[in-house]
Amino acid sequence: MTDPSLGVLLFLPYRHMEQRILDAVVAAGYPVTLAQARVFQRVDADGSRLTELAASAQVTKQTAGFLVDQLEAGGYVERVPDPSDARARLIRITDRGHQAVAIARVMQDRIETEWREHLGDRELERLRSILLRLRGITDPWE
Amino acid sequence: MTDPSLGVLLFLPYRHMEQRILDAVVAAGYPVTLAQARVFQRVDADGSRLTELAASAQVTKQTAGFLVDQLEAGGYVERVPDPSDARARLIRITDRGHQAVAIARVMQDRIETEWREHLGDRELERLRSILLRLRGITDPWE
DNA sequence: CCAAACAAGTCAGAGAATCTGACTAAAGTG
DNA sequence: CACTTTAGTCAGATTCTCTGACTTGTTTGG
Repeated sequence: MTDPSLGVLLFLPYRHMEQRILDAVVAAGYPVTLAQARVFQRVDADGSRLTELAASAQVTKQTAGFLVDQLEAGGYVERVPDPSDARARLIRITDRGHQAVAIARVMQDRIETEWREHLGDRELERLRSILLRLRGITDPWE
Repeated sequence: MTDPSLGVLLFLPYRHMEQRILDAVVAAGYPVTLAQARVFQRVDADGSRLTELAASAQVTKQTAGFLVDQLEAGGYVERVPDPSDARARLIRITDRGHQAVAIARVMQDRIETEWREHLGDRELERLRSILLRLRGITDPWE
C-alpha cells in the first residue's frame, strides 16, 4: 500500500482513542452515542454555552442543540441560566455526567500509557508538543 | 481552558486538513460530501474491495456500499469484476475521479507546506514518524 | 470430494445526525 | 434610540449509519 497521508495518520489514533473510550463508558452503564460524546467531552468544567460547543465540535448550533437535548435527557448535563447574558444558558455537567467522565478518564489514561510504552516517554511528549503547536494554525476555535 | 486531551489534539489538524481539501475539491467543480470523501480517499490505485474500504474507513459494509453507490453515480469510481474472486468487485477510480484526486493532492501539499513552515522540517518529519509508529497499535486495518 | 463454515456483497428498513432557512429575544454600538 | 450582532430555537429535509436477514461464491476439515 502507498504510504498513508498525514490526514489518515492523524485519523487512526484519534479514532482509536475515541472509540475505546466510548466503549468503556457505554459498558460502564452510561449509554451515549458517538455524536453525543463528541459534544459532551467539550463541555467545560465551569459550563459552556451552546455556541461554544458547536464551534468547538465543529457542527452547527442546531446540531449541537439537538445533541445537548439528548445529553440532558440522559442526565449527563443540565442547562442553567447564564448570569452574564439573558439570551444564553450554560451547559453544565451533572453528577451523573461526572461519573461518566471519570470512566472516560480512566480509559484515556490507560490508552496514553499504552502509547507511552509503545513510543517511549520522549516521543509521546514530542507528539503532544508538536500537536499543541499545530493547534495554533489548525484550530478554528482558538 | 484546560489543556486539551491528546484525542482533541489529534482531531484538530485531522479535521482541518480534511475540511480544506474537501472545500477545494468541491470548489473545483467536483461535488462530493464529507462521508463520500472519507471512503473515496481510501480507494487504492489498483482498486479496492468494498470490504476493505469499509474496514479502512471504519464503517459497516452497508454504509460503504451506500457511499460507493453515490461515488459511482457521480462518476468518480467504477466497479469492475474482481478476477480473483467472483463474489467481489473491485472499486476503481475513474478518469474523473483522478481529476478530483489531483485537486485534493494540490491542497494537501499546500497544507503540508504550511505545517512545515510553522513547525519546521524536523518537527514535521518527527510528527509523521511518530504517527507511523503509533499506527502499529491503533490501526485496526493493518 | 463434499458438507460445513466463512467471506463478499446486497436488500430492506429504521434510527441517528446533520444541514439550511427562518425566526425570537437579548446585547452591543454609534 | 435605531441598527447590527449574537444566543438560541423551530421546522423540515437530507444524509448517514446501523442491525438483521439474505444470496452467492470460497475455503476447509474430514
